[in-house]
Amino acid sequence: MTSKASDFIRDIIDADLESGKRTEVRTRFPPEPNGYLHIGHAKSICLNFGLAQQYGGTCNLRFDDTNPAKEDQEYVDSICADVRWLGFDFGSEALFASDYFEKFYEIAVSLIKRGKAYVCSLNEEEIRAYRGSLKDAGKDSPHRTRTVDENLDLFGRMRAGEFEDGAHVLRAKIDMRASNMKMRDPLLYRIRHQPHHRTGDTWCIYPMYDFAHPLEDAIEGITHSICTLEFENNRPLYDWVVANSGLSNVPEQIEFARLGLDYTVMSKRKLLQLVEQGHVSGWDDPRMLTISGMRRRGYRPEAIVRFCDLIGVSKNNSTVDMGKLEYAVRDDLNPIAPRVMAVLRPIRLTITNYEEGKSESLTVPFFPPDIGKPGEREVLFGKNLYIEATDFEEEPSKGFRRMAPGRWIRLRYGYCVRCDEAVKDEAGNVTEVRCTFDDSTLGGSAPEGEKVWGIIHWVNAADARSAEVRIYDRLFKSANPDAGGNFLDYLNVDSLETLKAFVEPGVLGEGVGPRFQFERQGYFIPDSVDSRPDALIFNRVIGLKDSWAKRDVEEPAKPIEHTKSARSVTRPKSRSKAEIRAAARERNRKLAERFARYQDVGLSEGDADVLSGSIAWGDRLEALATAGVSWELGAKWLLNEHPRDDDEPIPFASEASEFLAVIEASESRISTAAARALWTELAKERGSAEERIRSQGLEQVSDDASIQPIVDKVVADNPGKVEAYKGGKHALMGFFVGQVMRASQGKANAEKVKELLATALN
RNA sequence: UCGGGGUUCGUCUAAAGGCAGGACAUCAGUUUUUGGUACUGAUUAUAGAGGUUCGAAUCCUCUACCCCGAACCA
Repeated sequence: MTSKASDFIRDIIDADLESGKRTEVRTRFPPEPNGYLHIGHAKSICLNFGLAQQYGGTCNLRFDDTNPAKEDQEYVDSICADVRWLGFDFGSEALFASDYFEKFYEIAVSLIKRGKAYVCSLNEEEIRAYRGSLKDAGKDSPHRTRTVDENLDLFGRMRAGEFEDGAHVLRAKIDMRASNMKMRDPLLYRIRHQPHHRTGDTWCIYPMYDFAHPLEDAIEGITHSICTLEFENNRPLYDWVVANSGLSNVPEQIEFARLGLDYTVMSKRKLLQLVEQGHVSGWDDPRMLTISGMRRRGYRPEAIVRFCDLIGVSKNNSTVDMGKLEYAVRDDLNPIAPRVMAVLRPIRLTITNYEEGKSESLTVPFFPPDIGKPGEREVLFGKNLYIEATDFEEEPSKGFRRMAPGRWIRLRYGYCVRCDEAVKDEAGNVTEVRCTFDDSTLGGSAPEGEKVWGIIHWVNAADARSAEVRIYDRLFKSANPDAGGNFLDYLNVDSLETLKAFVEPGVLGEGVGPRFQFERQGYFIPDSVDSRPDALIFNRVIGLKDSWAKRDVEEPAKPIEHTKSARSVTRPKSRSKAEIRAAARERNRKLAERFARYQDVGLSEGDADVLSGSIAWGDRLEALATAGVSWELGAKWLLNEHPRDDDEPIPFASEASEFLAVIEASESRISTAAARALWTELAKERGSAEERIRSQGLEQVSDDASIQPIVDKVVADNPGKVEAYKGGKHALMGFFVGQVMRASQGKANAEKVKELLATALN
């Protein structure tokens, strides 16, 4: 069940394990019980529980129940059931943030005592106003300077219920001028006189997510706290809370991209709206991509897990093709669903030359040979059958390989019949086809000298069971219903089609099902809510791929239109780096002077711009120049190689100038790669370049005698590649060079290697 | 005083600075008593412009575009 594929999160974990930063992996899936789980949660569940399985760790199911106003036991129950149904084990029971409320409170008190939190009595609008905006710094709350005793007293009374909702809040004392607004004295506790679904009336103050979540993770010994991208801004606060909590475990928050799927909506709010406004029959409507909806629709958990496997994990903002989900579902069902016949849009087929009242029992397999599974059932064949209306065309269109007047076709597993005549109702619809059969064709042979146009399925009228069949289509017509305007405008009004069908009695057999493939149509399952033995109702799980039906229906897949969110339209545009540098020069005459001077000494305007854009960059260059390095050389190395996080420009100059002298003295002394690595190393650790080249054996080897054997070996080891190269795939030169470089531990002179390789390969 | 992320085939996702690979979708073909499955093949991508390098999707610079952040929601 666990994927072998890696992703950036697994890379981080591998590194953590390798470096000894972690010795185990503990994750958690932390839903708020305020809605039903959907396919997007499934991705997170598969990730978190999958990680635990893969690394032999644990994964907690923990409810983030810190907001009593929105939460409910109904959701807790459904979430637990859904996680279990997906096949993941969270131990004997789920955990709850509300179980830690007392601990949270203690930590809050401790924060107050250490002057790291205070009670703020501004009202909601005032708090917002004091917080500033994206472009403007906030300002300190007037209550920020309250004494510890005062804060303790107020906070105690908040808990005791002395105040109305909204009268006070507890805030962390961080920095109202932080450019990350999450750090502008975030709220930790608010007053809510509201019973909680688990703690009842015990509390009237509740912790905020940003306070509670990191503490929950720390308390539970979580190592990797995986959440979605929109929490990236919260990470510094997460780290602050953990660091100031006094808790010893320090979990690491890692963010990945939430799942986006075309032709659907994923937000809980919109899902709730669909349910409440009756656009669907409930959270478990088979058209909903909730876990419960997919379960009722007939998806198996295996298919969902497989899908999550297929889509991978990354930080890219992405929208997955619905076809991928459909593929996963079909691929899961194909090998396990027994085949039966059902006619969804029936018309009569009468075999005029078949004896009245006669019937033959045919033994037919549940699975086609390629599936290779045992099992068979009896199917009755008779004079009066039903076939699919869509399997007959009076005037067959081009490429139509089914029944038409005068054509022979085979009734699946039965005889071949020729259509003689179509009977229509007053409206002109074909209601019956009258045929002649050939009694020599049962085993598989064609009628003497005739072409058999195709094979169609059928059911015997005498013992057919009628059933309602529900055909589901995607809920939205638009690939991106979130695009703009009201998502409900994009609802697909034809997403549910109800059919009166006939199915063969085989579906009632013991020990088969519940999922079937109705041959040539799709996978079906009795509806778990509405179907009864005497009134069968089938859901279509998913249709078969149908390259005939889609020949002209399918609209050309148009790319998803991404429209800007309302927020991003109004979001202020920030200055570019270039603008910031220009502004810096305007403020600082010294920088302006450098900009002009650097261009005078021959640097390009672009290089001069960057190097005069901040004090640190210019100082580095000046120091290098003072140490005797040419402006151009200094600029080149500084710009291309210098670590961006270095904030000590001056002391590096002597190392750098020595380094540059050494490598300039003999161009082929060390390889470019080694030189680059060495520069970075010196920038960080200082030291003599000459000494390091010696001690680390970085000297480049350029003599044929040393390189030729390696070249020969690489060529000999890769005969296939050599052939491909000789065949014209010259891109493989990179592969060969890479191999030789690796074999020589990066010390071979690459130009030399290329030369020798070229000779060897031609 | 704005800050933080992101951009590789139509879609999703890989590639120690060294073969741009896989999956889905699409299109062909083979097999098939399912217009299914399976198999084979094909098409198609490094946002743009500069720079560093023997060699850049990967490092540097600039530009463009997308997403997130100003709930007493999570």
